[in-house]
Amino acid sequence: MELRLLRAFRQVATDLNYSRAAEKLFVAQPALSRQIQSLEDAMGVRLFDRDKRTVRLTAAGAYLNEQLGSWFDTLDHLTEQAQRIHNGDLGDLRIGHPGSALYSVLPDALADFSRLYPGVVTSLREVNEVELQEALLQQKIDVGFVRELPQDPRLSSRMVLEEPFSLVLPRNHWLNPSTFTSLAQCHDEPFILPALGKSITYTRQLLSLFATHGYTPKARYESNYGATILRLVEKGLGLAVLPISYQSGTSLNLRFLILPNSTQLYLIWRMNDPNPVVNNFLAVCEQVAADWPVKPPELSTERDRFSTE
Amino acid sequence: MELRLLRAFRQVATDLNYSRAAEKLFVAQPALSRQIQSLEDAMGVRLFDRDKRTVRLTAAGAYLNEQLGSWFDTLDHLTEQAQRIHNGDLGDLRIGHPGSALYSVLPDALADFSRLYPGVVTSLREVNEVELQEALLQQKIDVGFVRELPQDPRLSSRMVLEEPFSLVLPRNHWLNPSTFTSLAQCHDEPFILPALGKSITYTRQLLSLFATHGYTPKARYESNYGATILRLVEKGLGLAVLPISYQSGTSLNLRFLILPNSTQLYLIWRMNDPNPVVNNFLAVCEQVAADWPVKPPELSTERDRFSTE
DNA sequence: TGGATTGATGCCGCCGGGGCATAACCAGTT
DNA sequence: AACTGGTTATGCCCCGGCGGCATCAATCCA
Repeated sequence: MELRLLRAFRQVATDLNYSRAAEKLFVAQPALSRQIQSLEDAMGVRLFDRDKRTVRLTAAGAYLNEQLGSWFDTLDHLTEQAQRIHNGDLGDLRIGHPGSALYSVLPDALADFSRLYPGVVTSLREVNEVELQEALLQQKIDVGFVRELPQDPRLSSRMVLEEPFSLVLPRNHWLNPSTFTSLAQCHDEPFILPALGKSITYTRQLLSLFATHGYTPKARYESNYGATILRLVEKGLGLAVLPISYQSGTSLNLRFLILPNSTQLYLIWRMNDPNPVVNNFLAVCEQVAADWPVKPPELSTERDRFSTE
Repeated sequence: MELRLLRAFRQVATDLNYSRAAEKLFVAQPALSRQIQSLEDAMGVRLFDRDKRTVRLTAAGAYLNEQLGSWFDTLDHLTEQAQRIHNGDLGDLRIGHPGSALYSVLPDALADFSRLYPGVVTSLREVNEVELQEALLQQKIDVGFVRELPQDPRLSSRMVLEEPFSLVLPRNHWLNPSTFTSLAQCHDEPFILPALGKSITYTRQLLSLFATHGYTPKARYESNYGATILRLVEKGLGLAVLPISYQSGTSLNLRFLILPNSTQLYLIWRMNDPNPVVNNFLAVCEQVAADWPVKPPELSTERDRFSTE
């Protein structure tokens, strides 16, 4: 049983005339005759009543003709859907991200992506930076945002965003845009630091900020969750150094002071992931990152000035 | 796109190993490789991720694999159904019949038929004898019961039942089993006769009964519907001559007196009807007719004697 | 009755699909 | 490191199934 025969059957069933059906099928009439014969033979069912002159469907043939219509339609539908999945227009995408990503490119990327690929259902999962790489390798997420370059050779990465660090402090703190000059002024201030471990690049980046001013900060609390850190700072429990993107979206009584050093946000994914949705998401992120304000300091100081008024 | 390729795809998708899948498909491994390649080419979709060592489904391939299962199942279902229709196990049958058939073989035939072919939906239609042949030719019914041999060459027929005529009269009529000898006694009685027209065989059969006794009956009323005739006889409006099968099922104040002449019940249908259900119904009717009491008179007189008590 | 049109059949050529051998590659194992 | 067993892909060749051509048998129409 082959589709060739079923298609031939349908054409004959609609035309009820071998010669004309043969034309439309681009074969000669004898070939069509034999196709129908072999189909009837394969199914064990007589499909046409033909007496040298007229062709008409048998009851079984009529039934088959009706049913085959939708059957072929579903095949077409299947191939279409498969093509959509192949192109990444359809599918699933699980994104792991630290909380900080929600304040930078992630919302814009999500907006663009869902507009370009409305058939993709994306699920967000807030993952601690240290767990994210593991979750990726365990197939629990498909892409992730991290501030840490992955070491694992099974992962690929791309830098999405480079932004300055900022010193975060309560609004009523004695340091403010007019009095602030450098981090050296915070030598005696307590800090809230990430709990990532000293081996992580991000931690080392952070600590080197202080090292250039000749001291290591006093850590009063540790946390890897930005929202938590901001809350602690707001309550006056210490200062923090965070990427500037945390500033947007917080209407708290906080002040962000730009620091000269910067940090990176990376997008990471499994190398050669067969899911085409991943590539599409990467492309969208790249686009969004390219459109992102190239020199965040200007815009950030604008915002800072505005929030100071 | 051919089913060959899709079947090959499914096998590879389940085994995730070309060599083993090729064995099960009874082809060599290179052939299978090319089948998958040409399928991917035809669909424009990469279905497997294969790197010389391992084979795994892409997202599109996984989707296709899931969906194709039920798709192939529906094809199997379609062929099965078509075969059932071909065998006449499934389908429709429209039976036309005069009222009298409901008192003879038809109920038994229906019972046997619906037991043997539970998938066939049969619809009954009570049709006047004169209209029945026309209804058959107009495709309004598929088989019919008549007491009249059809002349049309497009129709086939078979005798189902031969049974005696009977004289039908009210219970209180002066004629009864002990006084009745022959139809000659009814020379002056009014009769209710069929309105079929003189050219019809059945009418001529009926009239010849009287002709052998040297007279033509006085027709007071005419009707082609058995139930009507019986009602008129019951009310004393005249006598009637009907096939004996009308006796069963009537609990009226009627008496049936067997006559020496007999009439036939025929089954008619369109010659070479492609609907296999028709043939099956014909076979069942033949069987029922064969089992029918060969000499109805004995049984009928039994019944008559019983009803006389 | 002869021409036209229908589907079926005999015959033959061809090319697409399959088999064989082999390549290229990879993961353990010795 | 070299070997070994196993993976899929590729080159080459051959064969059988499928289609085309010519024809037949039957039917319809003029």
